[in-house]
Amino acid sequence: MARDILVTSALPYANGSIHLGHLVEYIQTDVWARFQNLFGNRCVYVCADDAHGTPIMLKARAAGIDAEDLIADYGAEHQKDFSDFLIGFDNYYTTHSKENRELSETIFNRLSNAGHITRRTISQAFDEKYGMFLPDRFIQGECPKCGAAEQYGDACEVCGATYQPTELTNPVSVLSGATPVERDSEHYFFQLGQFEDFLHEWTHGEQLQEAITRKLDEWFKAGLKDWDISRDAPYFGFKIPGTLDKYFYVWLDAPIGYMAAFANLCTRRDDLNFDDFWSRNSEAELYHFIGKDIVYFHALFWPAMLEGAGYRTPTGIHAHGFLTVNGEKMSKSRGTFIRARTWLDHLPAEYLRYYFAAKLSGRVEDIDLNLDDFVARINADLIGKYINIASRTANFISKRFNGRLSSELDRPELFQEVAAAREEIAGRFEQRRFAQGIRTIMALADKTNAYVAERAPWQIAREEGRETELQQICTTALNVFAQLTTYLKPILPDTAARAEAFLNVNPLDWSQLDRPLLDHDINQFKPLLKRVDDKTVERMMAASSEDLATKSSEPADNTSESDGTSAEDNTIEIDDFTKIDLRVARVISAEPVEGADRLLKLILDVGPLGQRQVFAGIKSAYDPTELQDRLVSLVANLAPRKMRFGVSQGMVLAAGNRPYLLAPDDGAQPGDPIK
RNA sequence: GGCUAUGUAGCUCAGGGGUUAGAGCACAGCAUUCAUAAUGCUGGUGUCGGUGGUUCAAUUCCACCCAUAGCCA
Repeated sequence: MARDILVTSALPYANGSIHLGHLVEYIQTDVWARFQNLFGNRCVYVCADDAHGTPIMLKARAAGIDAEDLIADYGAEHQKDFSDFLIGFDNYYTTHSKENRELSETIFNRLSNAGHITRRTISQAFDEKYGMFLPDRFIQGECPKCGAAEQYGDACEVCGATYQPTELTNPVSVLSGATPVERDSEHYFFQLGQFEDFLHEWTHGEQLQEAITRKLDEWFKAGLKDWDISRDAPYFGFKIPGTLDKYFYVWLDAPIGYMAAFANLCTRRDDLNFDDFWSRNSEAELYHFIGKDIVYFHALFWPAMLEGAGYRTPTGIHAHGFLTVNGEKMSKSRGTFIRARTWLDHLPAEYLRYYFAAKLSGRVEDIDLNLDDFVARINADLIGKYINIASRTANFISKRFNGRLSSELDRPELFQEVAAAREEIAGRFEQRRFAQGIRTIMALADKTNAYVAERAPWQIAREEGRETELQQICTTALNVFAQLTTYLKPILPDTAARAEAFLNVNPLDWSQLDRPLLDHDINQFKPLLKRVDDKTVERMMAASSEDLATKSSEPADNTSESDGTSAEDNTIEIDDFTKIDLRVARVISAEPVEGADRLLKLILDVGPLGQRQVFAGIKSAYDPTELQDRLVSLVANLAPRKMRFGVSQGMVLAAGNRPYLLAPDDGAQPGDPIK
């Protein structure tokens, strides 16, 4: 009995490019969906751009364009990247759609009518210059626990403390630099606690990986709190019905985007019916593939929303870990932040698909893209083992038998053994243990190469009267090649298509794994895949670094409210540091600047670099006369900056808010480099 | 800080209270020359993150610690 299955991947945020971290998820969802279809089930795969929220609104505003245009541009870019990575969505939509608006309103109204929504006035940080409430990430200040500077409004990256933005010391708006004020506003809340019994049972069922269930127990222990689902204007999103200036929080309509993408697909596909998949009594299966960071949205809020609104709940939530590159978190400064497009400019999509599949275990753990391992693995597994089976036997069939396979196999046991592995491989693919499945497939490829070596067709080819034997050996090997191609087809769909053309067969699927190709004409073999070399990978990495160097001038923040990946840290390499030419300088003269409250005009002696005029914002802390002859630290290669009072040719270093000048110890000479 | 996960050969990973802890790659030797220098055979490699505990027996179970990652609505 064929199963009806709907799968989704988390929606990428429409304010940044797709990178390899995103692809861990899309690739594994796609491989799983393709496997299901090959196996004989009906699996539909939908996704969409997550197009709402403050970051998108502000990014559009900064670019001077409409949010609609911004999300259209990113939507097009995302679709191109996914398509080139062979991600076979049945529909790729957007949350900024008619269907999503209608479904969001329906769900909200049903929840509201059932008494699951409440209203409450809360006090929040407000930017008076910008005229808007500030999300936590748009407020910076000093950590109330450890005092670290420039921390965001939700948590301290230095000491790890979490707090409310109102607790920050000296908070400022990232948008305007103004000090936020507190302002009251009425918000809408989804009363999650009303679903406690339902959720407790749901999260302890088979829907979730055990580690996820254990993680969620924490939330139950702490008690389920109400979830704030509204945001005040200005906001890019859907207006809440019956209000003038309240919008659904982006995380409310994002998962509903799964439904909307499917609803939209149903308008174009006669064989699909929305209610068959989403009504409470649906017999179809529904799976969401997500990153481990967004588990609670999908395993708490989402099932509760569906339950409360009278829809079915997911059959399973498939959570995965993050991607590291060469053992480290993806990092822009290390050049390991690789965009999907950069990869495609240098390397085949299928190689990344294979490598990720070869490492995915179905558990919630991070996977590492080790580039040396990547090169070894692609060349050894795909070219050395798999493709080699066809490559080493096809020519005999073409040259000696005019492309015709024999009517019998030389070793039917081998063919049977490979066919018999299909249950094991299917079982592992079903459980998303792609790494284990691939191990099994490659073990079969090893066995087949050993078989070819044992029978040594190249020797038999030299002996007269053994033609049939030769033909049967090569036919056996090529039949196993066809079977292995079927097994790898969810991962390597393009290669499989080329192999099918070579084998001169209709699209392979799971059902014919035990039916050998006999008395059949095949085409001339041509290399199906190319070896990778280190230099290509190095070029790709170099391009990643350059890519970022040219992009870094624009705000690269796509760690949005619902971005399913983590990428950036702020570590720099020694090279980054040495770009800064730090020098010891001696103050020749210092004087106040007329018309400037905070500036002093310094004339500095920088030894061999001559004299520099620098305007420094230190008037509040230093009397000009006491600065004379002092040694200070200077950023000597800072681009000169024209100010109202003259040109500033560098920057002196100072610490803290007071501020305190950084001074070299006695003995340092003007012009000495600081290292 | 709390919680959840991860830590096994040079690399990437599997395994799991009980013979001598495994695979692929890498490395070495031999064979082979059909094949994209691909393939086959043989071989060495490990304080199973650390410290304690339970046990006849711990890499496996427990506690604590360290490192890494995520989450804290």
